[in-house]
Amino acid sequence: VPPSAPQRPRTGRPPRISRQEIIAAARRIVESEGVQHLTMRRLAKDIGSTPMALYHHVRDKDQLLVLLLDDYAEGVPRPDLPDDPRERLLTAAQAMHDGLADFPWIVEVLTSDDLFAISGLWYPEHIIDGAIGCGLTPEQAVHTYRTIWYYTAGEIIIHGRARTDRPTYREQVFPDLDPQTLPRLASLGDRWVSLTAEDTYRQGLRAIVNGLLATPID
Amino acid sequence: VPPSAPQRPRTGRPPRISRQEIIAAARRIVESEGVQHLTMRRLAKDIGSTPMALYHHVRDKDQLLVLLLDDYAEGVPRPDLPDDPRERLLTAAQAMHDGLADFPWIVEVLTSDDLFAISGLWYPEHIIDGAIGCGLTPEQAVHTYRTIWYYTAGEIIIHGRARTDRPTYREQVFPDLDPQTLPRLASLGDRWVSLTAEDTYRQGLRAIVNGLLATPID
DNA sequence: ACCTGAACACCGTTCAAGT
DNA sequence: ACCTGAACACCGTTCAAGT
Repeated sequence: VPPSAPQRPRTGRPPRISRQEIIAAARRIVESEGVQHLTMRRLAKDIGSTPMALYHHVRDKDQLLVLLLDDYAEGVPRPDLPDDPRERLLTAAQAMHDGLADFPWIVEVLTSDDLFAISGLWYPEHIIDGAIGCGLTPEQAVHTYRTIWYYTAGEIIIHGRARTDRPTYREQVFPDLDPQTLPRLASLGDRWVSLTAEDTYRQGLRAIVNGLLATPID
Repeated sequence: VPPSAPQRPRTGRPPRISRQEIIAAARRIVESEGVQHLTMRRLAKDIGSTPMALYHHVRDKDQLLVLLLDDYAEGVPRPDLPDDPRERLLTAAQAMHDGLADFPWIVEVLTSDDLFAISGLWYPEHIIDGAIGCGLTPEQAVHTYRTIWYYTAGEIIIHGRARTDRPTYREQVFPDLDPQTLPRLASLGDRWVSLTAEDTYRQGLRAIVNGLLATPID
């Protein structure tokens, strides 16, 4: 909708809350307390309104999440991409990862349903373009992108959600595994926890892309 | 707890429901209607009891999910693994994937918190063992396993949740993307949907493992 | 020891009514 | 056109009481 669209005369009560205000409040909740605290009722309370008033500005909670996604996607940095297609692919994938890693809840929303933001398509576009530049067919490039996306989404969901506050079940279990049935894991013992806490996304990405370009998926 | 543990004399009311019965009912709900329908109240109704009776047999809903996870992990097939370490790695990873792919809700639970089943550690054990057999250090092998796990979890969460029933937002959006800003995606058009519906796990796994063994993660 | 019922503090959403 | 209030059909969990 262009901002200069002809203002056809509105009748009735003037709006007290706006879609923009709703999204801004939703962002505040999600960033300070996590997506699980974002509820229609809580949101209404925060903007001094009622749950049902929200339904005049958004269809339902799912649409609110899509709008929130779009709001984020516009703010994610899009780095200058190098000319070399392989480096272009890697740079775009890393940027996609970094842009999402700060907000793990986005990936939850992204995977939890058929929700995605059109402005986020910049990343697959350039990853696929880079792969084609490396000699892959468009079909192979799509499969390559998907493999990278699975890896990226999995990394963010699993690694991004690792707790740092309280002791984990893993930390209790790993030091005393049975060396008979699980010799490799048992010998790693408590090193498991620190090893798996390391950020290996970048290295993993390079290794994966090496493999995908050497033996493309048909 | 060994089944022949000395039966210390119990006093009071005999139990009407058992943990086993609870888990069996939970399985039935999850398999027929999905994990989102598994609630304490619904579960109680299914076994002809009350929500609060459940809390005498499990600590809370999270523990119920862990118990359910363990129940599944015991039933997942563990194939005979080949001698060749690389093939062993691939076979174990594929089995891990296939065992989980039938039950995408498991991955949700697995990633949603610090929940995992000890009996599921058979898979990482053999993936790491295969990687070490290919010449990687234990540390490199752990990172390789984690990369494979990210890929696998991402694939199951995203691909396993793809709807087949109703038309998706993607299907509406992709046919009319702007060729100026997104030339690669626009030229793919409606082929995107069918391409991304393909099951490429096996091929992706082989390509990834090729890359990870050629350039290990330190 | 085990189970029940009522209660608390929540959800998303519909519907009818008010301004 | 926009907002409100009451209601519906749910959640997980605590607490006090019953058998």
